[in-house]
Amino acid sequence: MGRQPCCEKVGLKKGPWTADEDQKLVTFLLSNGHCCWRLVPKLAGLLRCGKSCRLRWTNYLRPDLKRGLLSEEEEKLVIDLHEQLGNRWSKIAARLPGRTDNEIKNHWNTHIKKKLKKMGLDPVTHRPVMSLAQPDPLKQQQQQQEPSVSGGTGADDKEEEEETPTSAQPQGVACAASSASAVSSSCSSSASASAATPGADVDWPGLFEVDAILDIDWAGLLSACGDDGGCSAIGVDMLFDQCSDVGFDQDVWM
DNA sequence: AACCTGTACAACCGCCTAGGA
DNA sequence: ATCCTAGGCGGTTGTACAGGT
Repeated sequence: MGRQPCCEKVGLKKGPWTADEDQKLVTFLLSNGHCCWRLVPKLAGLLRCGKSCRLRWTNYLRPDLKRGLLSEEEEKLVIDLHEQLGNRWSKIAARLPGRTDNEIKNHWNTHIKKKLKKMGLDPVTHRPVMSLAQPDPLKQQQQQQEPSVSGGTGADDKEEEEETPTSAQPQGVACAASSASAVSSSCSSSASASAATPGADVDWPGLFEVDAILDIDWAGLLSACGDDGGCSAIGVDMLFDQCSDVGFDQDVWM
């Protein structure tokens, strides 16, 4: 039996994205938006799975993304939100404009966890670690029985041995910090730290605001595409024609 | 200079959920 | 009410790079 793959994986490319692929995806999405991720790779002329395209876009190519390390304020906010929400990275990311769940998750695992440990705090419970003293069994039991702030979804299952959010916090970070991140959607990604992959070195044209990403002519594209794999017949040139409608300059990418 | 180890982060995988047929 | 599909989420893995020996 087994699950059906999200898309037919035969002949699909995996691994790091090339600058060329990034360009194709960005060009396509900026001019057409995304109606259905499964069709995006076909229409954009990419040998990728739709899921992969979505991930690449949301985690890396979106023009409203901030790049670079999290600021101190953002970090504090993440810690605070993690205390309240647990490993609900998407919820946490929603409170930090321009940041992605993946980015925050990575930052948490590589930086914040260590920082908290250095501070003598358990990164899971946010409580001081009592490594020397024997934990009081009674207290432990009480802690485990404390109601979890975050409902009872999958994340909690795993965290039952590691997470018991409480309100007693050493860092005393105020949620008000979130106001510091009232970033407009026109936040330029090029203004922030340079990115690791080639595609991110691209300077975004000024018009790139998230709101500008509209479904410009999906009906047309879809009808041109038909039901089957004929989608790949749509050339990039056609897409660039679409792009010019929204003021997108092909030369930026070529 | 070459090799080894640790770190950071991009990308993938599998599961869950919402929404439509 | 049930099934199916697409999108979304969180955990994990893979890989490139930096620093140390």
